[in-house]
Amino acid sequence: MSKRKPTSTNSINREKLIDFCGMMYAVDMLGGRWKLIILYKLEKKTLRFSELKKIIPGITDRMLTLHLQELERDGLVERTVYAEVPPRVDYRLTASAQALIPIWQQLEQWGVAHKQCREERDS
Amino acid sequence: MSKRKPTSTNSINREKLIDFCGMMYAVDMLGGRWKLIILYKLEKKTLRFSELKKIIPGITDRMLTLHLQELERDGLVERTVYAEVPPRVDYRLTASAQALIPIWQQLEQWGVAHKQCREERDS
DNA sequence: TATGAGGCACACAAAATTGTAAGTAATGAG
DNA sequence: CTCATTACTTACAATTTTGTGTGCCTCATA
Repeated sequence: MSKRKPTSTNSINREKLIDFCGMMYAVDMLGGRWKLIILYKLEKKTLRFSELKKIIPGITDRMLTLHLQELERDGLVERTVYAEVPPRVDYRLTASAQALIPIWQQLEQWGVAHKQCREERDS
Repeated sequence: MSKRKPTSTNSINREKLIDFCGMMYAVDMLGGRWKLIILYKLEKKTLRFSELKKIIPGITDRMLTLHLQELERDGLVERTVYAEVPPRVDYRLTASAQALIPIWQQLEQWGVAHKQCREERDS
């Protein structure tokens, strides 16, 4: 995630593809198993680390940390640290990320609908 | 991709999450580096294997094959084989996949816009 | 003095994804 | 008979992503 060997063919290809079209770029920013969920959860309100952890079943501290760091680096979430003890840190969507709201809403809807189709077909 | 150990924590978590919300399901179907691009390229017309390969820079035979197989299995593309020699096979979007068109269009737009912001900021 | 909370960091391990190189089948052209 | 074509498949290797477990800090509370 944060450690890609920059000399690998993998990375080189990725660079090329990111230039190639906006969607590749978007996929690169939002790809991974947790990012969209994290953003989605932040849609309605600012949340603390521990709150995110609670409402995203299955995510570990490490994954949450890593993804939040990348999201911050990529300008999708804003991190605020309060000088308290025990520490308090919260996360909110940036304007860039807010522009994605309709996208993940549609995706969520599609997911629900398509999942049902599938289940009916498979039964 | 096609080989996940079904007993791994990873898989177990994934199963749970897929039930958890439609978006997780969607991410699982569309995740990976190439799927959205493939679908995107099929948006306007049916394409053959070799045509896809030509217009998706950097993709290898293997990746294209694997992803197309999964997309087919997941009901997103339809595969047609013509009994010719040399073989001809083409791929088209299913109705399910067509429902995603607006989503990837927006994603592409967002990508282009956000990429520009970034480049300006980084310069 | 011991404990706990909150938000991580770090080392290590496992698993998933992606890439590379080679080969297959059928057939028509030369 | 040899070669080119097309859509793959297979074995293997590299890279990336994800998970596990432990530890740190700082102060209020028991």
